[in-house]
Amino acid sequence: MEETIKKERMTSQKEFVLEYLKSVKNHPSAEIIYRKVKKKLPRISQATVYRILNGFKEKGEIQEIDTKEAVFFDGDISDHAHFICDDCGMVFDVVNECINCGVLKRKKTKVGAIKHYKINFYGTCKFCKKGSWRRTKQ
Amino acid sequence: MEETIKKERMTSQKEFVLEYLKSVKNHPSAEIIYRKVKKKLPRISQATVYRILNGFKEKGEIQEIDTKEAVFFDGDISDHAHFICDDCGMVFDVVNECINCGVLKRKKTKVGAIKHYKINFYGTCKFCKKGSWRRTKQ
DNA sequence: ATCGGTGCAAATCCTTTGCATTTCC
DNA sequence: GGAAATGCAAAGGATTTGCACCGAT
Repeated sequence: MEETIKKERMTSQKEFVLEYLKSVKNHPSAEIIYRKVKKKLPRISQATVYRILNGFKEKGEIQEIDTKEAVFFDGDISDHAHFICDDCGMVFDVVNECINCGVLKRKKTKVGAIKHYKINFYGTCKFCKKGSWRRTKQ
Repeated sequence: MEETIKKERMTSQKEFVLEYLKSVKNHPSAEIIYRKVKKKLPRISQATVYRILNGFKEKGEIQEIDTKEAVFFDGDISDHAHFICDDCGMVFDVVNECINCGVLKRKKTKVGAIKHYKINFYGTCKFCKKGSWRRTKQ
């Protein structure tokens, strides 16, 4: 019934994926991460990238941003919110002004204690508004 | 270049889907909605349910809750947050105490104006904590 | 040498799409 | 009657999984 103890190993694949995620300021998808890391490690497979991302996510070293359009990853786990553009789908970091809300300071709700949370704002980003780089979908 | 004007029609399928979603207090998945509505309309197909849900979502009459585990729907579009249990995956409504945050009152960020937003809290729900109905996954 | 991690390909799962048919206005 | 919506089945896309091999400790 109990899980067997397993010591994790470090590999160049994990190293590069984490290094890449921690270095970029944007929010790449698994596909993008795969392509980037593949340049350094040509033999890496998508399955490995997915496995690595899930591993780091479970350990809380990276976070996932679930959009209906796509799933993105963020190597920045500091306290911040995201603004997701309804038009181009781009994800932007936003200062989390809600840190001082009662719930978030208390870290608890009637249903249970808050271990982590996600705050996503939606709307048209300033770039799409200007029509400057509309990646238009329809 | 311009979209042609099309007048939407009401159908029993749409009626039942919306009626169901507005009546339940929980957050069913497309699959659950399909099964429920199928009891009243045995010939309805999943594709129709998906089309209807997407339609209502685009019109803002219902909202979607994106979890990594699954996608859920919520017929309640009033201002509230969600607590998603890391253990059982269940989604609970939570009073949105963040309404008074600067950003949410201003409805704008440096990146763009906020049209809508989603606040999800994660943790172990009180039921799983008690071990009362753990739907345990692993 | 061991057993965790990887690569590959196949399998899964969820959602969307094409098209003929039905049905609402 | 004609456009819109539906049902069905097939397609699609993203992620996971099984398994033999590789390689970190």
